[in-house]
Amino acid sequence: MTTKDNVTISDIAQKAGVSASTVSRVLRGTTKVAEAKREAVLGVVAELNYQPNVFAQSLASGQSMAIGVLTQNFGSPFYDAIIQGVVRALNRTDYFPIFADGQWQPDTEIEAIRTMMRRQVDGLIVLGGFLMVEEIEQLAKDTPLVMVARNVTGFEENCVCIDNVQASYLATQHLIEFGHRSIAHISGRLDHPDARDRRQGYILALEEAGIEPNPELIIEGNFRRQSGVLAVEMLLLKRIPFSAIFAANDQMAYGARLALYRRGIRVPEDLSLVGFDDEPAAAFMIPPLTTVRQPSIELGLEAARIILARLAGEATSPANLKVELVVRESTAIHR
Amino acid sequence: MTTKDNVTISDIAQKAGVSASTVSRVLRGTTKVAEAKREAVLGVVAELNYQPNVFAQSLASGQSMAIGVLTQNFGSPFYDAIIQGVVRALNRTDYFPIFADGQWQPDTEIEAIRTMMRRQVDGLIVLGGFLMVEEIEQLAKDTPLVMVARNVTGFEENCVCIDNVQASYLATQHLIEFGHRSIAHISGRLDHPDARDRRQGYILALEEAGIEPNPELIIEGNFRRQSGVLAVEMLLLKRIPFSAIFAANDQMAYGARLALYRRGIRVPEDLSLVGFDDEPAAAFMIPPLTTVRQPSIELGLEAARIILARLAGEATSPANLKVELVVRESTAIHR
DNA sequence: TAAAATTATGAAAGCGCTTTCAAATACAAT
DNA sequence: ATTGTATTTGAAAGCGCTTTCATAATTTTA
Repeated sequence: MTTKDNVTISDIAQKAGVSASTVSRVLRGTTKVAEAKREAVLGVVAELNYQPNVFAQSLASGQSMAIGVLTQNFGSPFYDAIIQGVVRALNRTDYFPIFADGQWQPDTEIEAIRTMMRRQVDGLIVLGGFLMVEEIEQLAKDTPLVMVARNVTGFEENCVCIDNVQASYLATQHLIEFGHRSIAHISGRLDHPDARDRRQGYILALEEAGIEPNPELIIEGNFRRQSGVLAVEMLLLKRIPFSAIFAANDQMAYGARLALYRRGIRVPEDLSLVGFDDEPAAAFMIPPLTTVRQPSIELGLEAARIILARLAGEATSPANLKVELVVRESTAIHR
Repeated sequence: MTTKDNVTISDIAQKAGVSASTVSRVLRGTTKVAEAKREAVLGVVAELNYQPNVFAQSLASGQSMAIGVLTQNFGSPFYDAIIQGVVRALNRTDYFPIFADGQWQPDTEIEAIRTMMRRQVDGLIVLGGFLMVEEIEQLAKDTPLVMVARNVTGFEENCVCIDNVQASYLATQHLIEFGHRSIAHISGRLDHPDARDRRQGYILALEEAGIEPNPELIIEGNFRRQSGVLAVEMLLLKRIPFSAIFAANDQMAYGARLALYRRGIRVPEDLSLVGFDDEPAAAFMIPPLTTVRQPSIELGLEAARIILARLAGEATSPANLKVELVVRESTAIHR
């Protein structure tokens, strides 16, 4: 294991009989160095288990080799999966991710970003969040920035996301194909563009099938499990018959499932339920949840790829990541 | 928002008509500075929106103000909850957490720690993992280290954890009190001490109740959902009757639940199921899962508290965190 | 073989901050 | 007023590295 470093570049230099500059050069590979010296240096480096001081490096070079990743909530399966993707992509790189948690609060988010900027991150990956367009543009001026799971108009080249409208359309269409006509929707927080897009896709599918969307059947949730149970209870209270629910994320679908269980309403026999995200847990819901799969890990990988490209000065556009309906056992043909 | 910093301490000094040293002093509050100069400095700092360069600070002071947090898996609800606790505790501090993911692999873990050490973390919080005692001791020599969710003999003063044996005993006892005599156990990876302790508590409770533990009813899982379904399938294959299952974590309980659902075995009518952890999702299982609550956020808070104390040179011992049985609807009296 | 054109290398100047050291100023005591 | 003590303050020396610049060594060309 590492010992707290105390061996410096000049220790190496001395022991290898070269100058510190040369050591730096062989370590960074910036200039050709005579093979003999090269080997001598490398030898001493290995022998002394030299670990460069990252701060000195960063201070001198002006690069931190750190990528700031702003999540909205450690513990959210969806964001965590994206993070996994980022981590994996950065793994075999010289870059290192540092994380901060915006906690779904604009203030915390700004503060978190500030903290990261203070740590001189070379690039920024922002997962979702509430940053306003001007703030994003301002930030992007200072440092490469890619947004994940959020599409910002005019900033598409740096947004890695899926088509929420289309995904949502897919889910609703599935329900319609199964003969459902009266389909409720539990939306996410409508101050969030994703939530609006998903509602939009739901409405679109309905309209296209010649079904008049009923505003009474749309309940605004907040993307969390508990709001799913509340939503179902409100829906039930209204005494409007419906045979299916489309929840704007899996978490709320779980909540809905629980509320239905409590009322003795069977899924899918009495009511079909569709989620959104396809978190790993969705396949383990009782019954396994039909849902729209977001390629979350891929989103993370892609985000890292883009930012690395920006850092290297290469031009790339985000790949078009496809969503996919995963039909499991929570939906059935409407009798 | 922050602009990439370019305003340095000597800009401040110049504009405020003092020396750089003085600026540093008022910013760090290390020495008394005349009130007039103090205000002048602060004024300019605010005016220019000065952000100290963290690297320069760290290089000069030898402190990084960073706490390394090694998790085993971004996306694991239990570890993520601990992380939340750490984040929250560090939030109003000058310290900043940096994370790495050991991915439940000893090599990755070592590599991750090395990376953090290279970033000169002032302290290390390690969640679970496979670090061996010697490695831990070696590390602890270099930097304050606290282990979370793992108890290392001879290192208790720096271990924040619960009593797994006792917790497990509690869960099993609950089942016994409900009249179950033939209780299966899905353990975690037995190369992990937690898993062994939990199995131990299960056996203890059985023996104390005069029930001979049946090794055939103990299946080794790996803490992941899928291993829960496999375990139930193996159990069923054996054709030994049993009326309850105690899983060593909630994830495996979810898996078990799914396997039972597929076989048409009702929970809790036909079989009682107990988990371990009380992840947020446990309350949303169908039916809501009876489980042992680990105070995960508190574990994180406590870990941060300890490491902060160590950093400040204060002596403290880890608080004794209590587990608690949360009885929900997945367990019933054995008929 | 001498002169010109290339390299490989070391010295030294930072990067932006903290902190020691000593000088300067203020205050107290005689 | 004078000496002594305590406080503020600035100059300067690092922290460990990168990188420019100039020199020394090497190769090429005439």
